[in-house]
Amino acid sequence: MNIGEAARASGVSAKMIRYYEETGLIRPAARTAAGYRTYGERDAHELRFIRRARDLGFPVAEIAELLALWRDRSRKSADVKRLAAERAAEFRRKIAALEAMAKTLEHLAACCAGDDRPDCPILEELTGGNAGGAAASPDARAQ
Amino acid sequence: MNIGEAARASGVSAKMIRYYEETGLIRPAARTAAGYRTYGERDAHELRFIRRARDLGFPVAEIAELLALWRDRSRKSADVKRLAAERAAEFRRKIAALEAMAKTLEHLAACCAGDDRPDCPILEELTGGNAGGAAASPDARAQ
DNA sequence: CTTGACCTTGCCATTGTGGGAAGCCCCATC
DNA sequence: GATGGGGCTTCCCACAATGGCAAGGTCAAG
Repeated sequence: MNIGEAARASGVSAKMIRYYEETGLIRPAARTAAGYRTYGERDAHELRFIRRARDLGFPVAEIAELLALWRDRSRKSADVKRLAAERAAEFRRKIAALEAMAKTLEHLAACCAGDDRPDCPILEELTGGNAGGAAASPDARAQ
Repeated sequence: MNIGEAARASGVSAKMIRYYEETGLIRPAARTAAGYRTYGERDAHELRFIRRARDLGFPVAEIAELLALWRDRSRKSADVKRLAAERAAEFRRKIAALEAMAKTLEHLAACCAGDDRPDCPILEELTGGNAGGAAASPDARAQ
């Protein structure tokens, strides 16, 4: 399998496959005489695994842990469970922060006349007041 | 006010103040003969505004819009309201995606025995199955 | 043999933030 | 007046993860 085929088979872009190789997430692929990377079914499988884990929001660093556990036939399921639970908890925290921000913004939007006049409670809040009490903590900025 | 004082007064780090200046979000500060940036109360105010908007999750590009509206005495409150509503809607979308991911992970964790044995439904799901039907769309990766 | 699709590497950009180095400046204290 | 510490300046590097582009080599079909 070429890198392009592996990309189509796994849903990971060729660019990302090279990146994952470069950063050590996956092992360097075998090469043809001409220098082309070649992949087998097992590699495609691993890439698909990575893709799914990314879709579930695992950061690459954690996927490395998951991959190690995956490769280790004698792993303890508890280790995997812990990672999944931690990730889920982190999502819950993020969700709560985003929820607070959304509520604040919706509150501000609701208070705003939304007409042609210049007075706008949104800007007034932003200017100096406490932003609705729902403003997130300093490090909770999303995006 | 020095840049350090302005930073303390606004909650925006000196580093970020320079960055905002460099990228045109704020106007270049006046300088002393020695090249030190100086800030007035108005500048600190503006920085505080930026800080709050960041805390509410506005990307910098949008803060530029908000700032322009803020500076414009004849703005229409509707314009501001629209921005707030759009941002809130975006948060709602993000929340939904994260919610789906959290649910999937919690489901997987719940199915996992979490003991010393190697069989783990989490890894099996990641390997090939449909990841719980709650997996987010390709571009919904958080973080 | 040509052509087009594919591969290679390498560099740049993104977003927002932090870290650090090298060098200059200001103020207080001795 | 000298000296020291802390603050300021600029510039470069780094992160995470991804996309894009360019120059050049390669493969396979016509």
